[in-house]
Amino acid sequence: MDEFAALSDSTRREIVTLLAEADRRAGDIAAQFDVSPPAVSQHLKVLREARLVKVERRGRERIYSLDLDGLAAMEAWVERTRTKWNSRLDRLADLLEEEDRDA
Amino acid sequence: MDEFAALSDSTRREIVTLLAEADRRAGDIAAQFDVSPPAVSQHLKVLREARLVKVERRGRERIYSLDLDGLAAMEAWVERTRTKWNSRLDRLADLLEEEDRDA
DNA sequence: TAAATATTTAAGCATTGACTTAATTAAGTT
DNA sequence: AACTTAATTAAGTCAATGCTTAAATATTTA
Repeated sequence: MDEFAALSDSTRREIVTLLAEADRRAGDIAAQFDVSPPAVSQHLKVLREARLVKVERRGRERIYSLDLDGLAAMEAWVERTRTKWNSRLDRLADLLEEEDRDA
Repeated sequence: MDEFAALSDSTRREIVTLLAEADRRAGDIAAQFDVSPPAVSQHLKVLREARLVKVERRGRERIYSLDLDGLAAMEAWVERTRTKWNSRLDRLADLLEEEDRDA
């Protein structure tokens, strides 16, 4: 599952939002949601694989934190899309200017 | 389906990429993919509902173009996430500075 | 070492999502 | 009016996703 698919689920987006505020233990994350701890654990796995979060073992606990790699990949796609779009608008502006001169 | 879910599918991302280059007729979009025209039409519907694309009727054709609203919504989420994260880093920097002074 | 705690993995089920072909709608064309 | 073209909607199939409970793994505490 890529970053986009990983963030298509609102629970996973909320997890990312939580981790943007502070690192948290798996159990503390799970406590924030109505679904069961295994469900949250599965969400965390998806986010890990999409490189949106990182884990660090600490004794029997696992501390989750944000990993900006996946987020950056998504941002890059949006940016590329926007750039293409903008250069289209620029070309359009050029054309209109030419027409003005010709008129 | 929200913008994130709409872009979780790679075919739909490619459609958005195509439309960033130029507006296109539904049929021309469909011709770019291996799947059937109805499949593409369904994708276009999802993108419309997520306000990632717009349609305009022209005779029996439909001209699709990019709609930046959905894209902006997604960008805003990423931005908010990043901002939270950065302010955490700032607070951390402040703490380390304080420690330096105390040391 | 046995019990408790933190978390994940396994297995199964219900729902959703992407696809197909067939049917429909709407607008040009002959 | 009948035919063709462009595109969508309908109906059904199959795989993927998200959830649940039960079982397993690993670590700390009594």
